[in-house]
Amino acid sequence: MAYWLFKSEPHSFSIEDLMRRSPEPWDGVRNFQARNFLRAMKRSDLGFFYHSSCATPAIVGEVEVVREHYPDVTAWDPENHHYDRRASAANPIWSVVDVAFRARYREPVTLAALKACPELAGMRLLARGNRLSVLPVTETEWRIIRALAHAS
DNA sequence: GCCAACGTTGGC
DNA sequence: GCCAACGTTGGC
Repeated sequence: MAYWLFKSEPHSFSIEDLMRRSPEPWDGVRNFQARNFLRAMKRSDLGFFYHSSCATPAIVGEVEVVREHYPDVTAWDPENHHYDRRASAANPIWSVVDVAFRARYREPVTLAALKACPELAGMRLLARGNRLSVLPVTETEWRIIRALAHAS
């Protein structure tokens, strides 16, 4: 069992969107490192859902990986914002997993709260210059953050 | 809107 | 293979 963090800008795809329609493919990832994390995910792995580029960046809930990686067809669609002309059925390049909604925190665990927690100092999300939209989370981090979420 | 950090591209 | 230019991300 592994743990992950999925980043999304809520104005484009929020946890409320996932609540309305779940499971959904986590598509549009166009960074090789993030893609490799998608490919490493196993069915029943759990993840945090993080809202970025918004008024209060925060972990807002939890998701579960319900289908392991398969080709991201949005990369082949010229109409799609994430179109990649190098990608095709023969050479998919990019991958998705399906994620299902699992929980929405009554009180999100804000980025400020994460930074304020000394035990989370080593978290990849908090690393300088981090921009990956899919990140691994350690089991310890998972437990600490869950405790923060349930304490509020 | 600003700016730092990073990945990618393309000329050489 | 180097590296400058550029585009993107994301917090503030």
